Amino acid sequence: MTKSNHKISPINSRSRGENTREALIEAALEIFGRDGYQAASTRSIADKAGANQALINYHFKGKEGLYHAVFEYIAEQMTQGMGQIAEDIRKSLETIENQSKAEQTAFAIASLEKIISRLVHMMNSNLTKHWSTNILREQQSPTAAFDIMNTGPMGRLFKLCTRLVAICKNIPAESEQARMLSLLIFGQVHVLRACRATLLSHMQWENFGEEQMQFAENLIYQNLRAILQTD
Amino acid sequence: MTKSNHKISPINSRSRGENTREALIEAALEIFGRDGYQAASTRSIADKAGANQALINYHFKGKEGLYHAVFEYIAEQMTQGMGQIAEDIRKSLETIENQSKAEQTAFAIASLEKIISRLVHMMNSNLTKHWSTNILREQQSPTAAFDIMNTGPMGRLFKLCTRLVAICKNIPAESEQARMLSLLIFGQVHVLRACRATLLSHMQWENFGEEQMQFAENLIYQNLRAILQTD
DNA sequence: GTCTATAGTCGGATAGAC
DNA sequence: GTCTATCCGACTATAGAC
Repeated sequence: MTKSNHKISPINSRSRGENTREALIEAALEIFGRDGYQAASTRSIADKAGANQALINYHFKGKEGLYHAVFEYIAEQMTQGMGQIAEDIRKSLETIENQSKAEQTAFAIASLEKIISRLVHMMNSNLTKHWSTNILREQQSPTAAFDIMNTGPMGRLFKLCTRLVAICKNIPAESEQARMLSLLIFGQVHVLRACRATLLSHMQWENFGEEQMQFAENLIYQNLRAILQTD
Repeated sequence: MTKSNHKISPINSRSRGENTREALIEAALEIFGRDGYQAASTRSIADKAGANQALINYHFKGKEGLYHAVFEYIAEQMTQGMGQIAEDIRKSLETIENQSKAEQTAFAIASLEKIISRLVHMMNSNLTKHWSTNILREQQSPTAAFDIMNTGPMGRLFKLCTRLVAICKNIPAESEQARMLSLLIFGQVHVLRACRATLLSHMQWENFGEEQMQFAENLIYQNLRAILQTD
């Protein structure tokens, strides 16, 4: 089979260039995640993508451009990963405004559980395996790449959680208490991914699969109810 | 002042070599933490330490040896940082065995609060500023360096917390529930350091100083009591 | 758009004088 | 123990053919 520079048939919605571009981004996501920005070599990324090293400069203007493209990709996937969940909750919030406090609280807790469940699964799926390391690195010393996510889906999700927490605790959604509480709740989910080595060692687990995830999730639900119950 | 290879006077407890060694470790802690293992150059480490680059090979057999020395240093400092707190709690645990459940629970919660307070402050002090990034990196893909801490002070502290949690919840200290709960509680402390960029952005804070620390700490205490109360 | 080849830079390690 | 000087490998980016 000989190589050709002709455009592929219109049956394929994507041009050859777009395929290469995406292959490079997915390879970069993995290699940047595994090795860090500096340790990752454009050679190894191109190899994994099955593309030529020089194409990184052609498509992304350089290593840094590719790095930013990776975070735009993550932000996109993050939005898709949360699916309709966040949107549905936002809509429902408007319709339950004139319900009783107890009903609103019940809805808020159920919504938080849905978000937590999705987060736990997202943060441990194979698809997102390499997000965490990339994001964690940016948390420590944020570059322009961090803003791409933070002003995007991540920030919006945090605002939503804060509103839900505020409903349960009967405090304003703008209060520092509501904000910090949503962060602390997220911390319980976050530790499962960020401290994976400690988790496995401390729990004496071989891996963190569906069963282990469910176990952790249920305990987080219990904690959530304990923390948010108004008394 | 001319350089000399003679041993310095016995009034100084340390030889010239030991001073160089420690300067290199402290510089390496910072540079490895900031740049990651690979991105950190032995040249920049030597520069910051005010030492010659070739001395890294002389003292540590190479870059990797220096990296391991850094984690031994962290483990040492970690033990010192917890001070007598952990030891005191372990001792007291033996003497309160025949007290009432309520008294034991009160002691366990007070102890956990002491540990949490110390952890929050340790994880945010200038002295330990560079630990986190080094440790977080090892959590994602553990090398031999991770074992140095995990089998040391970190593992012991987790076991202690698990015992305290088990007392409150009236469950065996070997149960997965007690282990996971102590991990989830730690997650609330951990998120304050590991998600620093998100924390600042979400809270709309400029920095995370003593005042902010106290605010977060108090909320963690409240959550702790809510989570561990037996009903 | 994709390729090969290479220029230019930097980092880890070592040899050997002091 | 500490220094200078240097070797050699690996990396990013670019030039230019196809």
